[in-house]
Order: sequence, then structure tokens, then C-alpha cells
Amino acid sequence: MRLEELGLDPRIVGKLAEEGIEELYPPQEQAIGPALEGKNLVLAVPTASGKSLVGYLAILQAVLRGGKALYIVPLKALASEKSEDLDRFRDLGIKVLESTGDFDEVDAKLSMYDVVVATSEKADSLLRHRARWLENLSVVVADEVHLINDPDRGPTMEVTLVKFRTFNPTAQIIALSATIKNASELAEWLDATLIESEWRPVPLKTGVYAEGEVFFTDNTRRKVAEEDDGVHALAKDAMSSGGQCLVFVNTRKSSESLAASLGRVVKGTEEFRGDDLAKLARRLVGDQDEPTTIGNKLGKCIKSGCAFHHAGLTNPQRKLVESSFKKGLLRCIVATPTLAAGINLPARTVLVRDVRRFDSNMGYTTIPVFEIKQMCGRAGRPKYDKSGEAIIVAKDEEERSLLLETYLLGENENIYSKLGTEPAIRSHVLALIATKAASSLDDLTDFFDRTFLSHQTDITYLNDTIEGVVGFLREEKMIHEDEPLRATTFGRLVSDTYIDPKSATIIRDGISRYRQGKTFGLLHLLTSVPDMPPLYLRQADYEWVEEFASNVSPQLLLEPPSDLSKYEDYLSEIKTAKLVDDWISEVPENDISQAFGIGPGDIRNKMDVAEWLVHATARISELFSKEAAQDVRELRTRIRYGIKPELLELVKLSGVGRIRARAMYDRNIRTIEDLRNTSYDRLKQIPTIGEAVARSIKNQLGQAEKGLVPEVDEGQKSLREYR
DNA sequence: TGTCATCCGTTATAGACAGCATGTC
DNA sequence: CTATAACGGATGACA
Repeated sequence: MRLEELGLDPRIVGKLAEEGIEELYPPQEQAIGPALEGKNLVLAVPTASGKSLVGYLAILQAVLRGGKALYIVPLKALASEKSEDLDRFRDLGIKVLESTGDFDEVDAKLSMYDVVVATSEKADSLLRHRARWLENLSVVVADEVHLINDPDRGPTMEVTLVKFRTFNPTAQIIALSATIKNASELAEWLDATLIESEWRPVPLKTGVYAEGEVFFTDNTRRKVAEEDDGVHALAKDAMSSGGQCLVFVNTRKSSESLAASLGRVVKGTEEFRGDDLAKLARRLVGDQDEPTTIGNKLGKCIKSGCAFHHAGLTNPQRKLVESSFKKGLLRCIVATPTLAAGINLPARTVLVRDVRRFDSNMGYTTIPVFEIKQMCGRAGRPKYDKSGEAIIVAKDEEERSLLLETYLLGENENIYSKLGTEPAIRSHVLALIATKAASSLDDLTDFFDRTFLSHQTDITYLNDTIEGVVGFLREEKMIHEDEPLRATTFGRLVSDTYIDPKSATIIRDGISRYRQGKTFGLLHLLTSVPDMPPLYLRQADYEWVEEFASNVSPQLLLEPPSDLSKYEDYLSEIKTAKLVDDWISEVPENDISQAFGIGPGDIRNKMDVAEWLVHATARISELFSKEAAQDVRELRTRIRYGIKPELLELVKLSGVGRIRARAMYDRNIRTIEDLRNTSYDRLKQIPTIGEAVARSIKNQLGQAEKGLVPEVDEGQKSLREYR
């Protein structure tokens, strides 16, 4: 069917034609009717089969008629991917804003935009902050709604959808999901039209390898040279015919070692472009603020044309790997599951080496069918490959048939609401009360009656939990004693800062014991809260952490646990606090990375969490412990930049972070006053400070040189991206 | 005596969302 | 409750 016949606004059709889109894929075509009619929709189709476009089209159509739209995604990386996609329609007059925790935007600014792309947490946060903009929504697209199944983050997605349906019943909900077994249940819950399909734009051939031979699901077979182990032989096969290859493994270590050895395979192919890769590797090292072991390792791998990819890498490193793979320069990536659910990064061949994975709660477990399919779904690049190939690697023939049955011929799992857990209820009940969406127990039960949880199970048992939570919130003075239920200032603050109420009580109690100089105690407070995921306590850590703990114990604000079963948690908290402490003592990144056995990316993530929590702590201390507030605010800046107190002044300048501030300080430029007395010429001589940064600093001091136009500050831009 | 290959027990294990700025009579 | 790759120390072969 031609695009014009679908009832799309001609302007959209024109724009799509420019993009080379003349007709829709079959599932898109099926979905577009109900989508444009404004019906609620559940579209459950494989990854990379173009389900986003359905969302985009509904959004565009609505916006051209004067509506507003929200596009919810599970990952920040996807938020930028989707907002870039939508931004291509800006000549139609559509203004798109990417809103995540990284990009701060005030409510007032929102009104300038037609479409907001946000993570589910950010969407919920906008609701908690009562953003007026949301009242005028006409379309809500929820991408990857199967996130509802996630124990940690699912409840937010679910609650957010219920809120939109409750407060804005006319808004159209478009839920995009991977193929799941109980999509119909989801559709019933949302009063939505269900469209399911297994169709893919590029045909996908799937099979399982064992002992030199791949059995495909279409009953064909293929022999593979057996001289190496399976993965090497398969990768060689894939790449020698000019294709790119994506390998999924279950640990970071494996991804690094496999990438190194697969590099030798890449070197033997025609597509190997050694010079360009060497250039790329050099760029990688040059881009880093501090050279790290993992960066060097990655550089080495990149030189051989095969990179690894996992969350220990920094964001710039990850992006570099992704973009050079897209360009075809890298021939192979060995990745942990980061890439399975992440951004769109297809390859002709996908190899799944591991179908089991270690889980700290459950031991060694099999990976859900749904996840393996997501990995396999990355095979086949639209427009480039005639077909994609995904092969799971088995140990022996017996396992081969098992894997074939369960993963390739078997059904996906159901998704289940995870909203029934106490932490989720605690946090969302408070938010409902704080935003005045609920003022009685009945209001709360009414709300929970509209959830997917309630659609799936009988939730009368929840009433006890809800009452218990309300009791807890009263006791902790987050809501007032009397009816109707109302949040206290404290309660509203907790809801607004988005921390777990439990965390808030720990912080509030701990902060009251703060005395000047107990900086480590503050750090420990931050790391002992449920919002801070604990660092793994290795056997070798035990001794030093224990010793360190006894040294710093006078500074602590919390009693060490008397309960022996919590002792390990306590040590792990101390270890994490020490990590933050090292960071704000300017211990080189690589030393931290080595000592704690984590990657630079992990350090960044941990510090992000710490900064968020220290901010919440600052707000809480303003309420309960004013004496501490100033010190906490200072600590916050130190965590943000990773600096000792002496650099606090210099870092106020935009474009100046830990590295440049330290460079100036060590050259006796220690205050803003010192900077004024430093000439532009001297400034630009300092390593890491070039002409542009020197000029920007002078501008900020009001010492702009004549004839120099103040320009957008490069330093600040890269800093933002980096964080 | 020093060096390297091999064996064998030990060790650690995927990912990633949230807030918000500052000041003054 | 489950497994396994990679590491590191101990051992042994050999010059």
C-alpha cells in the first residue's frame, strides 16, 4: 500500500519520501490504521523491525494537529537515538527535546517543545514535579514496554503508564514491545488493539553449532572447519565472506580475551584496514583524559579490527566502538549483554557463545529466551544484507538439540508485573500522596487496581502492604498523621529527589550525628543506602577493608552492624565509600580502577549515583541539620569533579574540571585572583589548556581581549558529553 | 640453579535509572 | 541449588 493511502498528513509523506521511505513494512502497515485513529495500541514485534516508526508517525500526525507527545524509553542511550530520529522531522516544525537525568530542563522550557523523549524514570519525575506540559499530552509512546518485567525498573514504567491513563484519559497510549508470550494480556490491560508479528525486514537464519556443524531451524546444515574452537571457526567463516560479526558472551573478562584472539582472525580478511584502525586506536588514547589499562587494552584490540564492549568502558570509548563498527571499520565486536538491548547496532552475523550467566542471587542461571532472541535479532542489516545469521554455540550435540528447542523453536516467556514488592510500593505510594494524586487509602487501592499487577493477579493481599507502607511513611514523618493523607515538606522532598524513602530515613538519621571533619562518615552514609548498589567484596579485599574500617570508625555516622550476617554488607559499604574517597582525593583513575577491580565506566556510574545521593543529602540536611548543609554541598562539588578541597575555587569556571584545575594549581595558580594575574599567553601554555580554553577562562573573568569574540565554550560541551 | 611448561586449586562473575545548581540587600 | 574461564601458586622437566 502506498503511503498516501494511509491517511497520513501529506507533509509527513513528503518528508518520508525524502528519507527514501515509500512504503511501510507489513506490521507497520497493520498498525498504522489504529495508530492514526488515536486508538491505544500494543505492537509486539521483533527488535529492528521498525516499530519505532509507528510511534513516530502517530506522534507527527498528532503534533501537526497541535498536540504534544511523550516518547518513553528504557535507556539514556536510546533517548538520544530516538530524539535524533525524531529531530529529522524538524522542518515540519516539530521541536524535539531529549530529557534525561543528564539534561536538565525546567518546566517553563518544556512548553517550547512538541515532543519530549524521556527515560521512564524521568517521565515519572516530570509527573512528580507536576510539569504542566504533561497535561496537554495527546500521545504517549512507551518503547520496550516489556521493561515492565524488570524487578528494579519495571514498576516505574508500569506506574507511569497508569498515571497517564488516570490523569490524562484522552491521551493515546502506544506500547511497543519485543515479542512476548502474553502480549494480549498487556493489550487487554491497556484497552489496546494488539498487533503481533514475527516479520523482519531482513530474513533471519538461526541455528545452533556443535562439534563442527551448525543445525539451522530451516532444517539445513552447514559444516564448519573444526581446527579452532567453535566461535573462532564461525567468526572466521562469517568475516572471510566480508560480513561483520557480533559475539555475545557472559563476562567482561571473556569479552576482552575473546576480542583479542578474534583480532587475529580479522587480520586475515580482505576488509582489514590496518592503517585506519591504528589511527582510530591512537584517537582513542588521545581522547582519554587519563590513560588507563582498559583503554590500552581496547586500543590494542581495535588495531586488530575487533573490539570488546561492556559497561566498564567509558561512554566515549563505547561510542567510538559503536560508531566505527557502524562505519564498517571494525569487523567484529565481542560484547556482554550491553549491546543486546541497547542502541541499534546490527551485524550480518551474530554469535551467542553463552546461554548461561552468573547471577549473584540465583547462582548460575540460564538466560531467558527473550534475551537470547534480542541478541539474535541484531543479525542482518537492513539495506545492506540480504539476510542475517544468528548462531548459538553449544558444547556438544546433546546441548545443541536442547538449545535449538528452547531458544530457537521455543516460545518467549510471559512478562509479569513486579510492582508487588515493598520497595516499589513504598516509593510510589509516597509519590502519589506527595503529588496529591491520592489522599486516602481508598485512593491508593483504586490506583493499584488499575495497574498491570492487578490485571494479572488478585491484589487484595496488597492492602496490607499498602497500609504498612503508609504507617511507615507516617512514622518517618513523610506524611502527616491525620486524614486526608498529605505529604510533609520532608516527604515532598523525598519524592522530588526520587530517592527511596528508606534511603531518606537513613540519611536523615545519619546526618544528625555529623560533626565537622567527618567527611568519610558522610561518604559511608551515602554508600549504605539502598539506592547505592554495593561493590563486590573480593576475598582479597576483606583484610584491607576491615583494617581501613577500624581506622575510620571514629568518623562514621552509622553504627557498624551487630548482626553478623550484615557484616559483609557493611564491609562492602566501606569499600564503596573508600572508592568515592579515592576519587575525591584525586587518586588517578587507573589506580582506582586497578585497586577496586572495576572499569573507568563503573567509576563514572558510581560517582553519578553518589552525586545524586549527596545532592539529596544536602537537601535533607537543610531541613534537619543545617550545620552539616554547607559541608555536604562542598562534598557534592568534590564528588562531581573528583577533586580535593583546594581545587574547589578553580573548578567554578566552566571548562575547568579536575585535570585542568590541578594543572593550574600545581603551577601556583590557585585562586580566581591568581588567574586574573596570569596572562593569557601563560595560560595557554599549560598542558591540557589550549587557546580556546584560555580565552574562555579570560572571558569568564571579564578579561576578554579586544577583538576576540566570546564563543561557545568547548570545554563545557565536552564535559557534558563526558558525564 | 634458573627458566619455562604444566597441572591444579582458587577466584570472581551483566547492566544502569533518578536531582539540580547560584546570590543579595 | 546449579558452571566455568582465567588466574596464580606449586610442581616438575630440562638446560
